[in-house]
Amino acid sequence: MQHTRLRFPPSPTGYLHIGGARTALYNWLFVKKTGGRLVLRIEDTDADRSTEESISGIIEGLEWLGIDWDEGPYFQSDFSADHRRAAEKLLQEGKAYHCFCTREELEQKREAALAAKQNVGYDGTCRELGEAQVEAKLQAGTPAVIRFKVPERQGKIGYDDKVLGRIESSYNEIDDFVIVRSNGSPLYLLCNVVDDIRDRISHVVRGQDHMTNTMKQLLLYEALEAPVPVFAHMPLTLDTKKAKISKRSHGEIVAVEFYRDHGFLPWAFNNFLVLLGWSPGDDREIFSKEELIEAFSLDRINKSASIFNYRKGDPKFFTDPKAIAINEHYLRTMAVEELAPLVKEVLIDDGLWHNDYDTGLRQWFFDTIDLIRSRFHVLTDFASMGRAYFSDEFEIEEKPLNKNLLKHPGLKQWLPELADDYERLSDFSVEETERLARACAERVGVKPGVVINGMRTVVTGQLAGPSMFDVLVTIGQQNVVTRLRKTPQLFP
RNA sequence: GUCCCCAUCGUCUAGUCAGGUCCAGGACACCGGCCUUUCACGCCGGCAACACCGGUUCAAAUCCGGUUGGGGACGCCA
Repeated sequence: MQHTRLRFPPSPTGYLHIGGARTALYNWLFVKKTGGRLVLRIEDTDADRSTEESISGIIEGLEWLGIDWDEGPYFQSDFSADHRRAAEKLLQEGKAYHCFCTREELEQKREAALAAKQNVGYDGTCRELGEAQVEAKLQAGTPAVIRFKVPERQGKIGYDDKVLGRIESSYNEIDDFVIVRSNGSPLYLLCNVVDDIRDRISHVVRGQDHMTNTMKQLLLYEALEAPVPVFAHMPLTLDTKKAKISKRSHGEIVAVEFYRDHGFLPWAFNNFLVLLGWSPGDDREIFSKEELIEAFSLDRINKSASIFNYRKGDPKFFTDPKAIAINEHYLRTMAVEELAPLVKEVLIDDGLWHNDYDTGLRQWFFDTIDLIRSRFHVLTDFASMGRAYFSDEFEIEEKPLNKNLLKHPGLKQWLPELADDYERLSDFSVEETERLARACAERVGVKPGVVINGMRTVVTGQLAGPSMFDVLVTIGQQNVVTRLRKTPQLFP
């Protein structure tokens, strides 16, 4: 096979959402798999809607995901001369024509057709205009768009889709479509093809919502006498109500940056995304980058749409449970050395970072991460639920406060007493701290759990956590003593 | 209204092309148990699906037809 060349062509009219990210990922995987090249092309021909902010957001999103490209970013607007030249060529060769129908006329016809339950679509009014008529209107300065003239042929046009198989459509089902606006600027259908030809794109991997565009673009490739790339149409991602996910109706929950800001691991998110419409054919679900590239193939992409299982207002899952599960899996199984830099960023953001964690306390930092990570879902949990490990200023949660502390008024005395015992300890170890805690419980006549969980509340502010004595040793003798002595302050 | 695509547990899916090994496998979620000072992790177990109707066949989740359902497109957006 010749070198594969693929492209990711976002339109910069909003943030990078999960549908776009998944498209980018599939393109990227296929490129890596085949040793090809990925082109990033910003399709900014809609000047009214394109923004700088969106461009940088999309690029940041791709960078966060680790989806890199080999060429670009190219900007479609830089190639408008190419697009115009192509349109001119089609006009010259009689493969396109000027259309003088106004927006208003078209809109009226469209609505009338819809109302009468008739077929909507361009009726070809200007298709057969005589040369003289056209010339006259043009001379008079009548605004005109350029429409592609769909060949009058019997039969069907089609292509072999890599995921869907043979796809065909009758020529007469395809309307003459606009390729250049009346203000002279070329439109998507044309630009996209001209750019793909120039960029020598070999495979077009995009959503199934482009299937009708593909039929039209096939005609453009033919008219422009260029080889047709391989097409692969990916299934769409729908919401739980089976509507196409979009920025407009779903907001930040479908934005890639939301997942970055909520403590997702970039690769875990890719791993989740790839499974939305693709599987390796066996039971594997967790892949390293290398494994996924090796396993990926276009023909194992699903045909049917998948649902992004986000349930608004769900108290337990703030996004698709599977996405969280995959993130958790990585969070607790990846090498601590790889996780630590990501935790560091989160701690820095929350003002909890100490430079010692990179030097003298490096091993302590690693051990602490390892100790607490099995209960966490996302990176930001290290700064919230894990706050007491990195700072003396943390909140005592209400539930453990009531259940594990206030319910046992004796703890007001017992815990400071235990603090005294701990302070005298020359060997502040798991074994010794446990021995003294149990002795304390026995002395005052309560179950060890009362003392232990009371201590957990005071020392970590949390209802649950790792083995308490591991926690004590991790947090350190002096801090533990200080925190235990503050116990009375927590009682009303 | 027209055209196109799709259809297996609640969700992501394996199995469909080459029909039998599938009274349908895995994962997430959920439920139960073990572990335990708590909560997790981990481990064990459970619940749960071939949309429907016909046809072909000794045999259909798998092939064919239809029905229903869902999605997409039909823009001087991309």
